[in-house]
Amino acid sequence: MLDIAEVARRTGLAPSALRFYEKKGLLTPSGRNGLRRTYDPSVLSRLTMIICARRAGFTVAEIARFLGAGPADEVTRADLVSKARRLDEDIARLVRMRDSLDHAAVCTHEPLVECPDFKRMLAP
Amino acid sequence: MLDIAEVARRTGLAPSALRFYEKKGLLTPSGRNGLRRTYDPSVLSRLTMIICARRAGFTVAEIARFLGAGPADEVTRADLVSKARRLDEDIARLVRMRDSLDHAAVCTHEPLVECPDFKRMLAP
DNA sequence: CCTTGACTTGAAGCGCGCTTCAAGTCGCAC
DNA sequence: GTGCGACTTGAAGCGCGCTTCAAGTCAAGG
Repeated sequence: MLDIAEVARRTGLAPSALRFYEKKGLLTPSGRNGLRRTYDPSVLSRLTMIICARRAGFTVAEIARFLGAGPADEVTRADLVSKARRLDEDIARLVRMRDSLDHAAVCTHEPLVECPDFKRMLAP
Repeated sequence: MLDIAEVARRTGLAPSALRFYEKKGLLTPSGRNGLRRTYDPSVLSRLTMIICARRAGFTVAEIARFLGAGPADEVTRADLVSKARRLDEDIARLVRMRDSLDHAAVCTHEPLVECPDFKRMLAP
């Protein structure tokens, strides 16, 4: 069993963030030692997922919904798929943005912002 | 010349957002008609870039720095490149996340969250 | 037993990106 | 000329994702 400080250390999250996630339903300590939370080591991989999802732009509320998904929860499963399609769009946008920035590195255009190549890559 | 309502309509931004961006240095109205801002149509493509950058996760402050970049401003140009490399990481993360979600669509694992395939894709 | 310092709580605070509000100005159709 | 509705401003407010604070509890080492 891990205490909150240990979980914080191993995940890189602040203890306050762990309590915050718990309040939002992302996390449940497996028990208490007196008042103090104790965590099963499996919380670490759950937190790895949470951290990854957060960095991918999911809100805490979204993650809470997805983590609460039961096996036969087709609604949520459909949500995951539609999320995947939205990620396709996000990925495409990031790729265009990255290509624009890479172009910027070699572009000699006077105000860079006016470069047609640069601008063209930044359509909606 | 466009007025603020027209720019808002054409970009999908709220007039308040346009004033907000102006305050943050992303935007300058080309003039005033009395008190009222007037915009050159070129503001539209600038806003398209801004919107795209925002959606790509850039902060307003970052965009302000980049849009202020002069042609010989190598420091900022280097920043753009390092931003591009950070986008590579973001893209990789999003791709893994998307693949996980797509797997979720066909995965029959009992708590989906415990599926090894699902979890494996969500490493840092 | 007693200290001590890491934990506990709820509430308040913060930075970001805007939105909303109150109060005022004014271009323009009539 | 007059009215009105769309604009102007600065300040305050909001939702998100935490962090910080104040006050209190308590496990563990000496």
